[in-house]
Amino acid sequence: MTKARVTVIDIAKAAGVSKSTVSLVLQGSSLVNEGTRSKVNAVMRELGYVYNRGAANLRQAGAKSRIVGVVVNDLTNSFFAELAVGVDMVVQSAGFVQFLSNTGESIDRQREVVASMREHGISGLIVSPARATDAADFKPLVAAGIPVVVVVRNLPGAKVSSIVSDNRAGMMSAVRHLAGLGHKRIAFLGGFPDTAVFDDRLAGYRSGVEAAGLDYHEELVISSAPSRAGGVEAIGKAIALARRPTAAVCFNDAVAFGVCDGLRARRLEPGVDFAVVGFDDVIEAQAAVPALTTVSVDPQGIGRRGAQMLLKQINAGKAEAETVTTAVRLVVRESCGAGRAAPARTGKSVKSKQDAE
Amino acid sequence: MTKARVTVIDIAKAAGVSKSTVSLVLQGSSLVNEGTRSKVNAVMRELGYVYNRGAANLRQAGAKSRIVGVVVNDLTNSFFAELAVGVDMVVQSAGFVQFLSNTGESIDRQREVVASMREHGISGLIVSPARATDAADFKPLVAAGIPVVVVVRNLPGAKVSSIVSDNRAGMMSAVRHLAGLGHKRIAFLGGFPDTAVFDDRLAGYRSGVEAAGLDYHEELVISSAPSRAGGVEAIGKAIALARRPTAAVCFNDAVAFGVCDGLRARRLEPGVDFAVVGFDDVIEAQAAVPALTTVSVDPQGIGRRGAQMLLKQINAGKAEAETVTTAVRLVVRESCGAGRAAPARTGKSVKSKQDAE
DNA sequence: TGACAGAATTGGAACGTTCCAAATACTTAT
DNA sequence: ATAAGTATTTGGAACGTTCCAATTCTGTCA
Repeated sequence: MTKARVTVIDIAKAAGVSKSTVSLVLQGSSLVNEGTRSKVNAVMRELGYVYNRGAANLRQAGAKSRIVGVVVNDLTNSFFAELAVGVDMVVQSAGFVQFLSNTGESIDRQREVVASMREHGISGLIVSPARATDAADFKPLVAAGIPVVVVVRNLPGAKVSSIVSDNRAGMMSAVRHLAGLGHKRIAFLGGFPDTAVFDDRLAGYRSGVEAAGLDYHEELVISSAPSRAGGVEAIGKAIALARRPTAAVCFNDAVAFGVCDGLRARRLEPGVDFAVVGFDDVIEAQAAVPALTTVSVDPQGIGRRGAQMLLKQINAGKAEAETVTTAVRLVVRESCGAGRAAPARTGKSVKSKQDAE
Repeated sequence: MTKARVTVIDIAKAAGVSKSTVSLVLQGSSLVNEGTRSKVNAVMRELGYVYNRGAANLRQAGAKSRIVGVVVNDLTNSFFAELAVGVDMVVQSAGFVQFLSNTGESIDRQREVVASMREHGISGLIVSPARATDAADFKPLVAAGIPVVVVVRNLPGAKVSSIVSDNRAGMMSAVRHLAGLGHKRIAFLGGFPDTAVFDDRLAGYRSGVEAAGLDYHEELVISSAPSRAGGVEAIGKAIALARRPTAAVCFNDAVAFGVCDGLRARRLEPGVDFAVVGFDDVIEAQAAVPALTTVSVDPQGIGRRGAQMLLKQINAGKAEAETVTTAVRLVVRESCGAGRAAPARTGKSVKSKQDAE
């Protein structure tokens, strides 16, 4: 086992050519003679050469490290794991590798990992920002010409590309569906008001309510942590209302599950005594009892699109900030009570590819 | 916005010192005068200097890139997502970054990403190998002095460190528990037979069956994809058996969930009409309905331990191959029917000090 | 004042690649 | 056989850092 690294010079020597030629071979240049090429390749294989991207990258002055950074706020949430997988797919097949880090919603950690990634010379960054991330945090990156794509949560004020799902339309269709089932008082439960996503979903709720010819009541909007526990809390307050709602759209699926828990604790059966609709369509949604009616947003698709967008910008060399919102669709299952109240409308619950494997 | 990179030389010039001094500051050397240090630091901040690890790494001839590679076979499985988070935690706080890739069980892809990581100069690798990985695939890495830690699935024959959970003991305790509840025909469902993990779990099942004084029947072992869909398929076959089983231990939680789905599709209630036990204790296990009785393995803990092991080897410079198997414990919930059938026996899961950390 | 010891600083020379301009090797047409 | 091409090959000179040996700066002591 030779301890020393095999370099391009070693190859050159062994193959009886110059290092420049070897370099040409490495880059698949058409300038080099077929015979030479194969000889060099043979020698490389024989000596167990491994390319040193660091060195190459140094010479090529930035731009093409073939590394993209991926930063997510909660990898244990399967939503984001899926997203990372989507990114990895396209990034990998484009010959890049992904640097993935998890911030766990900590802005400090986010700052650290982004800095670290920068030191390593990433050629682009995909990030689902931690809560309360300052848009200015990514300023230096774009100033340095490193494309940034923000996903899932947008960052108002930052001049970067972003992909978010159509929160507004999603919420609207959820409300429309419930109204169509005859519900008059529909609550909006869960979520922290200090996020852009919350604003969008709330706006969608409001539009939906008004479009259905109902009145928008402030008291029916009850925020809470976007978690199962938060859902329990929110439904508690909703039930305590003088004029209690008969249905609710929830900030996300976690909240929706909590709402179901809370209902059962009060001897109310979700989907029967009270209609519940979630948002995200996490994997558990279809297996839960009752199966959750929810707005489906394909995280892996977002990952793929984000990666494509990023690669495009990397290749273009110029970062044209563009914003796309991906379509979502309501998946009607049981928790909204559609099954019994209005059998018609049931829209084909989607076949889930996730379980296919 | 200067387009050109700010280098150590620019800093030197601006601070009126030599590049060597700047380098010293960068490394926190005690040789440099306090005044100089702070001036240099100030200038660095002012000019927006970013350290170029590639260049540094080039000079420092290998060894210390501060990158660890993490390769998992299925990131969409929250088990592995958790594992990656565990790795990230310790790796990050040690000042490393993680290169994470997903192979999706493809050996080719695995080969690609490992090669790519090597080119990027990782200083160590943590891998949960894709099915049917050849132990020889990692030979070149260790020959080059790059520590490798294999997790979750072991790689017989490879001279690398590994961390696996105690699959045998886990399955045994699951079977013992079911037998204690009075079950006589217990099936083993799911998993691909060509993996070491499968062998271990099956061996544990067999030992458990025999230890309980029951007979081992080949027909009760039904393999399938280790996924939810696979579980549905497997329980279908099990139910079709002439002498149908009354309980099943499953290859993993995904299979177990599938088994529950399949049962319900046949109007059987898991935990009531049929006992189901999983393996892994993924996050969803406790929230599911019915809550899944399963063997808990703490993937995040494995990730952390694996990372620690790797860092130790990286720092030691020498890769002493060691193997540890982490303890597991049965978590009794609802899906096994323990609640009603035989409240007694509920076993005292093995307290594992190893997981204490 | 000179010598001496630290303390602090500094100019190259690497590291392994790519790029450039220039050199050499072949063809083909004259 | 020679000029003009075309196809290949090739020595440096970068890239941004760290390391080494050597230098300059302090102060102290005789």
